[in-house]
Amino acid sequence: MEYNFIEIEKKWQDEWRKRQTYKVSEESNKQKFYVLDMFPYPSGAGLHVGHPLGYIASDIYARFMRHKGFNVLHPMGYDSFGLPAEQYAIQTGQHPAITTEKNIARYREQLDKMGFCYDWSREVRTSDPSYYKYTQWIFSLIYNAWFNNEKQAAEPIHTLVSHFETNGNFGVNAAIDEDWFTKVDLSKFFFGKNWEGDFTATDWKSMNEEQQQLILMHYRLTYLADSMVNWCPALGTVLANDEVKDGLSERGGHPVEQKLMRQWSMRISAYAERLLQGLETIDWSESIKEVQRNWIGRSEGARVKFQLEGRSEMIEVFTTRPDTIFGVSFMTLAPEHELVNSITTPEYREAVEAYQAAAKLKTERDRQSDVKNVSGQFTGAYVIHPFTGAQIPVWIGEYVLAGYGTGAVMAVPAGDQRDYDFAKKFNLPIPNIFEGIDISEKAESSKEAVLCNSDFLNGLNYKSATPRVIAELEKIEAGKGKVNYRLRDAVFSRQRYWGEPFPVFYKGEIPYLIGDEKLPTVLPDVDKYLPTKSGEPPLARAADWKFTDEDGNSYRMEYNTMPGWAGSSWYFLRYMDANNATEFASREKVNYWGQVDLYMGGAEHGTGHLLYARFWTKVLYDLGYIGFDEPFKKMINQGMILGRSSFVYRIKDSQQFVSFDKKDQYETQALHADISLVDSDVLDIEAFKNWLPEYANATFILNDEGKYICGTEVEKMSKSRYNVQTPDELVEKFGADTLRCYEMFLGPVEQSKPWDTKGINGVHNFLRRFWRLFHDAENQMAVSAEEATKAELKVLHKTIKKVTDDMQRFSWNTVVSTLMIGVNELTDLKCKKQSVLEPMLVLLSPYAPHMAEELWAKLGHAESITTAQWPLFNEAHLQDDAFDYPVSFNGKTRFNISLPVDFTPQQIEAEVLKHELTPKYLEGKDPKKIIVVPKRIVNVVV
RNA sequence: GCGGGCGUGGCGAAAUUGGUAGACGCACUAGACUUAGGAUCUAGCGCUGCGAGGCAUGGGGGUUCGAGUCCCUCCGCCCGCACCA
Repeated sequence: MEYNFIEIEKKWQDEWRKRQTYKVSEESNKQKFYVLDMFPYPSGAGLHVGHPLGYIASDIYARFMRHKGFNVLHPMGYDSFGLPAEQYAIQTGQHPAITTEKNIARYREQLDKMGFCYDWSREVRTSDPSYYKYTQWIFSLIYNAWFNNEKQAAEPIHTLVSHFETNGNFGVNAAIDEDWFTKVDLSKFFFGKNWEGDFTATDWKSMNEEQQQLILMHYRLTYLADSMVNWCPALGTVLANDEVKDGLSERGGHPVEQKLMRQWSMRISAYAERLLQGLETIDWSESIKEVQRNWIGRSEGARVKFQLEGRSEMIEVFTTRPDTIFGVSFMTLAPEHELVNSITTPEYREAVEAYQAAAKLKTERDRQSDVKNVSGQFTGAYVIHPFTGAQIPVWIGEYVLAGYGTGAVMAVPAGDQRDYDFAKKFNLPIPNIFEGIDISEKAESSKEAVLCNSDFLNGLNYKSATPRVIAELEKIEAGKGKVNYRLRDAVFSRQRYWGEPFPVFYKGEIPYLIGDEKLPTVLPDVDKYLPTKSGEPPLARAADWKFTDEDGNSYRMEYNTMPGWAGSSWYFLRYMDANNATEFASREKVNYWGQVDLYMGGAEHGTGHLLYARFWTKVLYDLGYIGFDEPFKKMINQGMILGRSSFVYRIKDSQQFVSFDKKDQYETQALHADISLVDSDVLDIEAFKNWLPEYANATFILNDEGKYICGTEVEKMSKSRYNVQTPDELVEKFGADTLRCYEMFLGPVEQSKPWDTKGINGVHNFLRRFWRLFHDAENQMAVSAEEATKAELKVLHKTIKKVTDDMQRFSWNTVVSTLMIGVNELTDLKCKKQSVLEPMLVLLSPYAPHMAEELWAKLGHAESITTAQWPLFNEAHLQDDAFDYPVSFNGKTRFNISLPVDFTPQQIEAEVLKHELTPKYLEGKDPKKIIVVPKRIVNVVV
């Protein structure tokens, strides 16, 4: 065997481990570069061929940058808290830590086999107490912070407290719920006053500890509050908005309902604007930025207050079209709106309550699928138009969402299709407020339309009317300009076992932090991983789990755990100083490594991990712990590798299987066949019979060639479809180097594509040919010190240029092609010269590190090839004495003329004209202009 | 509905700033060497034409000496968001 990849790969993996080849230190005068993969959740199934796609690409890039002379941080770890290990624990009683440990060992083994250059001394595991100690520490930090809208930044809570002590809360512009004061019971305090949340320094100082804490809770960046949450009964836990898709849980697809629960939340909404603006400063794909922009959902408009007729309260609405205010003919509230009950008149009470009850019964999913159906109910109440004083009926309707804006809309049927449909259905007036526009069929939503019947706005359009109407509203104190965001605060509690415990205990109802010096708060053991009988989270089963203070008093702990995204929101910082036992990471090291320069991972985390990590980074930045406020400078999202499933066709109610090409003659049922039983779509019949007991007696109708042909389909890889390709078998058959090259060769990394091993032979051949370049027919090294010829240097430098360019523009796939061309050409030239082959080897080494390392050693180098410099491109070698200039004449006929390369355009022109002026090409035509363009194409214009 | 991306041989794909479209690989065809071939080597391989040539990058139009690339329009596919007021 000539290229013995099995031996070579094992040898070098051992060597690398022994020599600690990939260990990096921040004590370096080189420039840093940080290449990061999204760390995996170590599931029981192990890696499939899709996983390594991104890992290979980033590994190649890390190796490339190392050759380019950078000090490269390229770490790996595990997002090891999570649901599957816990579900497994519930079924088997095995502690999730054991399952996790086992899975990690398997992942590590697979990762090692791929020859990745991770610095494993920096490994992190989110479930390790030495790691989650700092997850808890960051939680405490966020808890002890508030968001100053004035500065658009988080500040330590003590700055707020000292403000309260001197000025009360006057002049504080904090991110806080507008109606927060309605949720704090300070009635005995502000007895007799119509309290709207203001308090003086004197008020503050006379409050007791509990009352102060209750108020502070509303300002904190992470807070405990009763909020409407996504409750998933099947999983027994609440979920964040991004974990719910179409009203079903993202994991498992279980129904999710809305429930009012006392939960920890993260005030990410405070950062809406900065999360939006920050996108402009980072190099991410447009599509994923768009996902985040949508999720943040910024819209400009106004809040307008409408006085309720005969009552003291106002109803506040949010609108993006305050300019259409003269077209308001009714108002609609969400069925859950808090004023509905109090404003409904007795005669409508029954109908309103029935409507509310019906709406409540519907799941989120039903409500979404019922979008086309217009429904609503009049409440009997009226509000007064702030400008015209007209009486406006107040309705409730499902199309208004409680969670967006104020949960109430001013309905302008002329300008909004939903309001229009509602008005039509319930026979409400549709006043026209647009000049010369017919609204008898549908609403006019264009922002260009000119307003009429609108008093002082007549003749204006959206752009000119909006500032005007906002000014008027402010003048009469009926409203103000307002930017609204769709982004909601993120629920931070989970009723699960396998997650970070909160560093929190309770005195009565008031939560207190466990001091930083007492962290980590270690996850206690429990007898079962299920909720208690009374419905408390699993941690409540730990009977002795209590907080005890200096005086020996013990207190109840927080029984919820943190969500999966807690640990992953800051892990990229921990890698910088993974073994620090006193800080989350030292400031010097964070300063040295800085932002992640290249982040590689799936695009599916757009509204989850990637948003939360950006959020936490900004908080840490605001509070002065790190020096940057965007974590990931550049990101590339690798596509998914899809599986190619094979199908057999069973004739209905029989044990007879028919070949794909004859299946249309029968009534058949398609069944997945394990892809290991199929080769080039031909089924191994004996193996199939032995595969599952139910097929032992199967009979087959073969095609005319006597073969059983399977059908195929491209699907996501999964166990149940029997189409999972693990890297292991391919590594065994072709070697890791081949697999690395092949996965890159498949196409652009960003693209999703079906896994197809057909082409792997071609790539394997390429590596064998590369190997053969260095050897003679007897497989002996045959590299000479002879001087390279011009032709050989030309091939080399052409390859250096293209590979370097392609690496720099993250075009992993074209690099392989370029190397193939180089090898083919050098083979044709029978080039076996060290001065050519050695630089070629360095170009190959990021893709096929094992082979490169082996040949590098055979060339007599004692140091690892990772220390080799990236070859320098020398333009001079690409230049010829003469160049064939393609000439196009009249845009049609093309021919070449040979000219010295250093000819100026003028000389070229003269020469071309000389050639052109032959009767053959120039009968009756006069060339007027010569254009010489970069690739030395000469156009003769006549 | 709104937003983003994409459309090139039998297949995966190249073409980086508008400059010889289809590099490289797979599959296929023919030949050589072979007891054999899922090994290796040689040649061919967009369509059309005996040929010189002509036609080709989803369809139509435009800008340009020159368009896969830029502009307009239509068609198709993928992804994200969605009674968000």
